[in-house]
Amino acid sequence: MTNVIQNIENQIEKIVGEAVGKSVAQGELPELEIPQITVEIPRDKGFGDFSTNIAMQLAKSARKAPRFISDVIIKNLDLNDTYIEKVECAGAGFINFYLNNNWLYDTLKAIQLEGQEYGKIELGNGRKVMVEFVSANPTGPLHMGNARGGALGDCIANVLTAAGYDVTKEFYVNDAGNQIEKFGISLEARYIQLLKGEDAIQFPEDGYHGEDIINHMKEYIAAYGDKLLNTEEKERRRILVEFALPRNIENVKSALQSYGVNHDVWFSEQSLYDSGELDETIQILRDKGATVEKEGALWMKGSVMGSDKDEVLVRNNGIPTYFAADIAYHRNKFLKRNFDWVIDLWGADHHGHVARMKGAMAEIGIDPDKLDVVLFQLVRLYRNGEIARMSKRTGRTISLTDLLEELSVNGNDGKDVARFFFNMKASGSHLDFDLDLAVKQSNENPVFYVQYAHARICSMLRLMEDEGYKVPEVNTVNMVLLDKKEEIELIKKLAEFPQEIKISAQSLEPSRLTRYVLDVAGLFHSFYNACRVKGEENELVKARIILVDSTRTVIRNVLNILSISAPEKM
RNA sequence: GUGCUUGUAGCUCAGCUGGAUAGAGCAACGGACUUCUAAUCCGUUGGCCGGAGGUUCGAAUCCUCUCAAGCACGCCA
Repeated sequence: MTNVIQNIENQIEKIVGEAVGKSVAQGELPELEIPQITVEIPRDKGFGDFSTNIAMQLAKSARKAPRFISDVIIKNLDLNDTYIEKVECAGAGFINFYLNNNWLYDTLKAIQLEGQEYGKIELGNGRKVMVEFVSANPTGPLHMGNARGGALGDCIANVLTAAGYDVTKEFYVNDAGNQIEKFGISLEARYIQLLKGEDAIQFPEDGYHGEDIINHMKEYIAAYGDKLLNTEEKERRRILVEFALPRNIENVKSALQSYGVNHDVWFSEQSLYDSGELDETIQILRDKGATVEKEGALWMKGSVMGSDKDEVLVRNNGIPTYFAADIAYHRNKFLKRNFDWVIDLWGADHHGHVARMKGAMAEIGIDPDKLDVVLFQLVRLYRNGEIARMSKRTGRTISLTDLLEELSVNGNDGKDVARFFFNMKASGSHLDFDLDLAVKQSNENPVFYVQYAHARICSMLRLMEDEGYKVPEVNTVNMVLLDKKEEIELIKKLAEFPQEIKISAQSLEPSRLTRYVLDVAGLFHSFYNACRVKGEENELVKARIILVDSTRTVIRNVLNILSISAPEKM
């Protein structure tokens, strides 16, 4: 809950604002409007610990040179009760603040005090948010796109939880509509083929070709034999779907579970039909005049979606489209279940759907800004330098389960590697997943780098415990002894953690956290090579144990958010 | 054709919502294990930020144009 950096930035904003006010009052600066004061950590350490560009922003309205303005502000700064030791005007007019190390020592105290709570912030204030992700068609196993969406969505949800939101993870089960129809036809074809031979029926070109369909039917036949051969077609398909669908959903659930993904709610598309919400929603759109009837179908007017094309809501055979169901679904999310904010994760190939969805939402009276759609680029799987097919329909797909199995070599947890890899890059960037490399166990594999740092720390602390050193009560420790370059750099990085959570939550980019934890691990390894703990003078040992233990806490907290294990031994 | 996304080091990517001399990992090269885990560390080399204009104190970042790649434009989901 402590966010030292945020506190300092707020403090600097405040004293700078006051200094500007004072300068104006004393006639040193003309009357002016004070813009939002931004405080940031300069990239270059030579420019201090914090800096602000306020003087440049004021230059125009004050009609003075930026450096003159900075000098006036600096002169009027009240530095009492701050960590600030030195203030300088630099460059084009930046005001750079140099702090004494107490803010870093306070950071360590906060980490020791808060433990696994350290890093959490109150950005969300308990706001109710839904993250809907994966939502794969339950017509077959999960593919690489689902794998990326799963890792991304789960981590976004975890980040938002850490940022103080009340998060619900939801899976939308597409158990109605066209693809279920197709699922039934595919099952039926395999059923007949298994009993009467390959040539007995033509397998539909656009059916689901996966082997899992055949396996379902083998199991069905083993249990119930050929009694459906003479059953009426529609009824036969219904029975087969009823048999296979729950099994598929179970498979999806267990695959996700072994991936560390656990949805809170599995929401059935069929339930929108059953409850009448779908009809209700369509009626509302009709009443609003957002629809038009033509060619025997009901269309949503393109004009309400900012498009010149109309979209079908109800087909001429009377069956509503996926789009119609999705509108009803979002109405349910916001109006029936009162979510303040909804985040959908879709593959980038669905981007055309975003504007339509938001247009429809506005039409039924929901603020479209309450919906954020995270589009992630699809994954390309490489094996032996060649693109591996990932289409579910070719039957040669590599499923999530296959992936996890393949990555679980030499005692590694495939889940850890996969989740880390999928979250290393921003969601919008294309992801080439090189199976050969991911399976390889080497220093190219960043997840090991981080886990190794954690295991190394645990090993050190075990050893120190054997020597009679436990992690000391933080207030009994002389922190000032931590003043080596490597120590300071590491603590600064640990101090950034709450801000990293904040930015990850705001940008919906957990990839920031994988990079962050890599930085922490790197700085720790540097510290390890530059400074010793064991064998140093007693007071220094205690201080460094605090630092090492705090580093462990931060690494573990980040890995928790990513749902990646933090091994104590490697 | 229209729309969305992406172009940054040899490769894979960052760049914190417009800041100071554009960063990291890998690769390449050179070093460091009698000492808490060498799955580690230290150092060197490497850039027309796709290109051209514009906006301003200041642009990889914003605008326009342009080139290239991916995706979407169905009574599929």
